[in-house]
Amino acid sequence: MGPGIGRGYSQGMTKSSGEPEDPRVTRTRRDVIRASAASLLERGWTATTHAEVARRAGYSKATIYAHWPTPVDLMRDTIARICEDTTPPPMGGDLREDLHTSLSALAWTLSEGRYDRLMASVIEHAGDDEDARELQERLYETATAGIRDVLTSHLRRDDVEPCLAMLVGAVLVRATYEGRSVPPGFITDIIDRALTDVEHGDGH
Amino acid sequence: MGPGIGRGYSQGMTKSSGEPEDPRVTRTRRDVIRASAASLLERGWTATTHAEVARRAGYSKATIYAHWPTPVDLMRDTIARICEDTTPPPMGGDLREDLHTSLSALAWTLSEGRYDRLMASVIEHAGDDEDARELQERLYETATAGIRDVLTSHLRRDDVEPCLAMLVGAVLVRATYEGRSVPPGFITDIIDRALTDVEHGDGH
DNA sequence: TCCATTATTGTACAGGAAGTTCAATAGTGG
DNA sequence: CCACTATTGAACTTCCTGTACAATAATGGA
Repeated sequence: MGPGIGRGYSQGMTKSSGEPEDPRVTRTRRDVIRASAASLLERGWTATTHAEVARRAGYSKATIYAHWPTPVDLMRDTIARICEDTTPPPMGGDLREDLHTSLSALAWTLSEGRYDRLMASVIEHAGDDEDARELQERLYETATAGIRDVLTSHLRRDDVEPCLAMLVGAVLVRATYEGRSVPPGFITDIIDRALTDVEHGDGH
Repeated sequence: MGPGIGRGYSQGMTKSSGEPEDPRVTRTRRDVIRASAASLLERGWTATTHAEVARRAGYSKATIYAHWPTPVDLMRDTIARICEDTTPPPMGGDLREDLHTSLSALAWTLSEGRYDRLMASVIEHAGDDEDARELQERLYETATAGIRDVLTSHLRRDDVEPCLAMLVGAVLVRATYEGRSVPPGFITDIIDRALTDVEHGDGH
């Protein structure tokens, strides 16, 4: 079930009407989720326990449990926060250019942003936990949304899926599985290969 | 450090000369690694503890610790075993056909063979553990060796890396990250796209 | 200012798993 | 048959999770 303090403030909640707005709750949630996100990115899901987050955030363990009864509750809000912080880079409208921008952003998010470890954590947990599967989807969606948008607005419908898989996959393999850097030349290369026989001059 | 019973039988060890060959050791190691591999594939690294493996294999916890003092020791042999059991499918020599075969094998290994969860487990641990990084490399190498071989023997040198990343990546994205099935049509599709402007008629 | 309400805290506790130790047992090779 | 060694079961320490509760502190409203 959901959190137990502050009466329902799931991510979709607009603080409309007379929502009780205790500044203690706001402050606590902000501090804790910040600490939890840091821990999740640095050390993975397994290491990010209630106790560890409490230690980092400087709050009592009991407080964390009061807000987020189960690990998944905590992870849900933490990952939501991480996703919100992941802002897509600005697009100019040129297919190749925008693809290069968004794929570079993905590469950065994976290696510097530590999404590689994070995704791995979530995938491991998604094996047992139905809820974790939602989080996996959300993370994947967030990390690749920009690239999908670019492809969708420039390519034929049938070309989007395989091109997306190949481009995202190539970066993923290189950054996460091979643990190598993703130089600009590599990105240019895979874009050229993926777009052969696929482009058609519309735009929008 | 390494195991503590049987005096050094790391994977590279040939049982040459007068190696002490206690059948108890052989039997124990076989049973335990088998159970450990099953647990690792079913439930991931974190759940595959000494205690859990002992339970599964029907041996005492103390025995497991005697053979593999640390979790990494156990995982090293377990993953070695899993890699040995991963046999590449037979190749005929035709580029497209062999690629389809080996990519299908990868897709199967990921979903049915539970390599998706396994790789994720190892990647998560590789963040902290230097030794786990070796295991990650070995697993990735094993899962993709067949595909790399096919590409190497048919493509120009510079084409191998990006093509491999795109093909493996596309399957990986589809099977592991999107959690969808990988139908034959998808594989044919990505092969066609990856090979455009790349083939050149030698072979061997 | 005071008060009722509620979030937070410190502590204490049960439960379980990790990892270690050791004397007793049982299988092995000679 | 014997010396040797792998295996066992059990007890034990330690650590962490998850929960409970009374005491404290901060808040919003009168």
